[in-house]
Amino acid sequence: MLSGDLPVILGLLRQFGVFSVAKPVSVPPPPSTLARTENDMIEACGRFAQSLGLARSVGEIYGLLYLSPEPMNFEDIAAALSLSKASVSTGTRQLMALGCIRKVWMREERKDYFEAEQEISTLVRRAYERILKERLKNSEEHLAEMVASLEADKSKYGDEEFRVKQHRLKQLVKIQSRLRKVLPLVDKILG
Amino acid sequence: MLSGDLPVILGLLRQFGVFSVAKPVSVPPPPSTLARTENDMIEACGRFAQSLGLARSVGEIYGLLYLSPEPMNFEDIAAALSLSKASVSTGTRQLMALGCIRKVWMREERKDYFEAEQEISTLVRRAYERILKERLKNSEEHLAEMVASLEADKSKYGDEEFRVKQHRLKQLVKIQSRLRKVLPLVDKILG
DNA sequence: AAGTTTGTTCAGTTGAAACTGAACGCATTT
DNA sequence: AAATGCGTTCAGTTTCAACTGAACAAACTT
Repeated sequence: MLSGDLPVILGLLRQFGVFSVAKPVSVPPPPSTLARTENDMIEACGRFAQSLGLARSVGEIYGLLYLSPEPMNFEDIAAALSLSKASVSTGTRQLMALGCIRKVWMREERKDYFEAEQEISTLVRRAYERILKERLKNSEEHLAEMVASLEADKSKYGDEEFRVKQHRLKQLVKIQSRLRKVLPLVDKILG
Repeated sequence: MLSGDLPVILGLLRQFGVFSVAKPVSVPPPPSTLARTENDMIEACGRFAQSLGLARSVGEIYGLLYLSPEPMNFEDIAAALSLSKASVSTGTRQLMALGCIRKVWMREERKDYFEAEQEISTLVRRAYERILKERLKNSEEHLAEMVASLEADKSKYGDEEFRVKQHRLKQLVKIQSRLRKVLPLVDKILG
């Protein structure tokens, strides 16, 4: 009945980034000159980005910049991560849109240089403002709509059936209002 | 300089599930007999699952079961969501492994029936225990390793460079310890 | 013991998104 | 005004995970 659960569990673990995505050891990723520390950081950030639904390369770029003492330009980034200019362009743009990195103007230089936003409180606050808040609002609207449409279709359901569904939706509404209270708290504590 | 930012921003919003994944309206998804309320629930859960890095269908199965007054079997689920038996099999298994649904044995029935775990406190607690805790532990180990390897390679870095990297890693350690404190709180408040 | 019924597993397909090379646009320099 | 340096955009490729059909295993029914 519950025979081969192991593969599934492994799959789940992988999915949640509990262990690395098992890149085949055969391919030494870049012919890069990066030290162990940098490599680990890049890998960790890459996985984290993936778990957020972003492209792995986006996280890698941030990880690289986070540990870099000086701002880096396109070429450097592309070379270090063995990415194309195009990928770096879109990656940096996304990170800028999220407020995770910023451009730095170097004297007498025409190239664009980037540095990571270091202040984590800033990052958390931005994530909360831009993403969670939006999501919460969105799902609230959705839920309200569902409650309404259930009410509207009341006649289509059996009496008991209707009551059950209504009760369950109300549970969700409860949770949402709690979430609304909790999220700003997290923001305060982390920021 | 920052010319065509709109598409990127739209992409980001979509990526974070701020608005729906714009399924082309042309395809009326299933020839299902589901009411509006169910459909909305399924869609919402599907998107939520995706944002967690799970397959959309997994979320959809949960959404379907959440509003169902009685437990549902394989056939019903597959038909309602127009999925193959195989997908239902893996989906339900994942949900069971996460403790989001459970099997119900119906008298005189050979088929497996499933019902959604309704107690949200249970779900939150399980999510915390099984996923976040694991992740946190894992990333802590990773970070510790990075700190160590940085120390080990100290000589390879310039003096200033070393101090900068060390400082930044320490910031991360700080945040982790805060996270460790915050997470159980969230569990308490929501559960 | 042959035949159902039900759930799992596996190999292959599909679809979507990440990535790339090349073309382009816009400055700046000669 | 040609040439060079940089970054963006776009069309095409590659990659990867979700999904499926079909074969399979297990439990039950005749």
